[in-house]
Amino acid sequence: MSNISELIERFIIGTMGDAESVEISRNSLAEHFSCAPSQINYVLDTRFTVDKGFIKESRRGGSGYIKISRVKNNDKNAYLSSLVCESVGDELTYKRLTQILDKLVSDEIVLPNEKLLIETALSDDSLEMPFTIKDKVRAKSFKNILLKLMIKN
Amino acid sequence: MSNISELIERFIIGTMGDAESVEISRNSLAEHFSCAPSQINYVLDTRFTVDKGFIKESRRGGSGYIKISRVKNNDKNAYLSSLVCESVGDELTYKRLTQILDKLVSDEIVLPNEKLLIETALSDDSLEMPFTIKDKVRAKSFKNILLKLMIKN
DNA sequence: GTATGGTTTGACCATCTCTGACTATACATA
DNA sequence: TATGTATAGTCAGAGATGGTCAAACCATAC
Repeated sequence: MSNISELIERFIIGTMGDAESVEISRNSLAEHFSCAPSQINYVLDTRFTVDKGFIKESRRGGSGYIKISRVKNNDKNAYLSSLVCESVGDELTYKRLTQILDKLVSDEIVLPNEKLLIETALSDDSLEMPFTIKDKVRAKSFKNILLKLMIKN
Repeated sequence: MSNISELIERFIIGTMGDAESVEISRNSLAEHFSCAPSQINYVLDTRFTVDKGFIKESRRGGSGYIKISRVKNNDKNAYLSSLVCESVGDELTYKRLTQILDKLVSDEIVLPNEKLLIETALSDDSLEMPFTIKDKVRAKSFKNILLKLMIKN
């Protein structure tokens, strides 16, 4: 099977090589593969996800770009990675969040101050919305934070 | 990534160095970068904002000028308080959030790592919901964070 | 051959940059 | 004081990106 999406995926990974990040131009890539620009978004959304260890940033307008970063492979990241997949999942209650953060602080991966700020940002009070959505948003957000912690080293 | 606006921004910051203020001539700068004079205004409006800690003064006519100064804040809590009321308000875009955080970092109220985490927690990607709600949630959450920062001392 | 789910596309949206026409103000000088 | 010159300011619009979403398309399992 070699649909365009896989080709684009391989191309991006190839371009990335051993680097930690790569910058692409959505339109150029689309032109290179003779596909709709939104196809690039599809590939990014389905293959370069947080769960797979990727973080994306982008900017529109003149000289806009899409930057894709990934995490390195080391023990600490493997640990954080397992948290992303197993402990956090698709929903995360506030209580569970604080438990995980306590562990991260005692492991000296997160500073007490940072823990405070994360807890505040993702508290029930901060996330003003229905309960189920809250847990989903908290999960997504916290997974992004864990990813960021992985990239930081 | 090297549009004129960024070059001009860097040029001004470079010219400023460690000084508290710098004076430029709109027309000369425009000529130096071979762009429309109004481009200078665009750069000033988008990059040298109050949220980023800059204040501008200017004068038209013969030997006119534009003076750009950095603001210093002495009373930390008063400053944070004004942020809560004036800069954040009921809705907060991601871009505005990063601008405020940049200022807080340069004022050494927030550490670079903390900025990263807050940005990540409150990114559009983390907050998976319709746009207007996003900005509302981000505002509420960030105001909570600012309050926490006030209490911390 | 039908159902299911991943893939692809296109129409429309959001955002950032850049320009030019027009406006406002300060100064110099007649 | 009146007028011309030298500035800077404003704003609408064009151009250049990337984002979203729903519908069409297609491959596979049953």
